[in-house]
Amino acid sequence: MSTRERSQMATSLRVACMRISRRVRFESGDDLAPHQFSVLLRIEDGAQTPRELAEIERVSAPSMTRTVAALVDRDLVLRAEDPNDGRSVLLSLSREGVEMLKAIRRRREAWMLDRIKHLGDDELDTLRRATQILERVAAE
Amino acid sequence: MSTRERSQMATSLRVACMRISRRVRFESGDDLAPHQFSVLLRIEDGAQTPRELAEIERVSAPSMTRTVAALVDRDLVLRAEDPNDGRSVLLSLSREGVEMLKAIRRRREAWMLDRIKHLGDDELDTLRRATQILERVAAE
DNA sequence: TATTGTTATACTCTATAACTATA
DNA sequence: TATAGTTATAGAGTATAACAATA
Repeated sequence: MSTRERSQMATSLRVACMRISRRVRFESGDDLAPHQFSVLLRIEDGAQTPRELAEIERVSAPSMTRTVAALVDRDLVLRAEDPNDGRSVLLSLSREGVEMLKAIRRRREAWMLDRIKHLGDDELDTLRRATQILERVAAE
Repeated sequence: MSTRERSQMATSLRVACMRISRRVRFESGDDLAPHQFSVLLRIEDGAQTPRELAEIERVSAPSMTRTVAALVDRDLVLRAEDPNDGRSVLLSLSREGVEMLKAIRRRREAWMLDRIKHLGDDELDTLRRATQILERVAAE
């Protein structure tokens, strides 16, 4: 494949990914703001303290204090004192938080499934192989 | 392909697209906020009035007033009175606005090209065909 | 002293309500 | 009256600076 073709492909692929991503977000009817969803995912993924979350999400400590407070207010996240360090708080998902993540994922999956359900096996196979490549590319 | 497989594919593909999209935005070093970039694209695409832009972007009229004002302040967008309707203003991209869009696209393309440059022809071909499918899917 | 987290304050983007000017 | 756009004001999100409590 020529350099010119690669370049065009890079743009088309990028634009297609961004369109899909945008529509998933807009049309799945999430009832959680993007930054809140993201923090919930981080906690699910093992992050425990506001400090950690602020670093991962690259926001300031006071911003994370607010975001976490909002999630605790909505009973999606639990706060506990750290028995080993009186300065720290330990965060975890509540049952409601786990359910919220499940519900959002369910809606997003449904949206995407609806888009690909009428494709033929050939096209699905192409998408499957492309997905594996994209996963590698995005992880680098 | 079974329903179960399709469902898993839908999720993997969605997540891969969102990751790519997120990294493109974060790592291309845009010097324009996302909502400003989006409005610039809409004007390039033919939108002329704040009213139109507010509807397309689904924000309130006052919000669009501010966004447009910021773009005009930065000399990226030109305002003109509508000769046929004294209430309206007509917006267009300035030369700087056109350049800004070009620069952002150039950086985003470079980022994506950098990710796919080491792939083999087989993989690139898979991505090319997947891109065509995704474009159709995203357009529906 | 260094670190964790919060409070104080300010700036930006969002919204709704009220206003001006024009159709 | 209805429409295009702005201004006024308030509610979230962001930030930095200053503070408390603990290590």
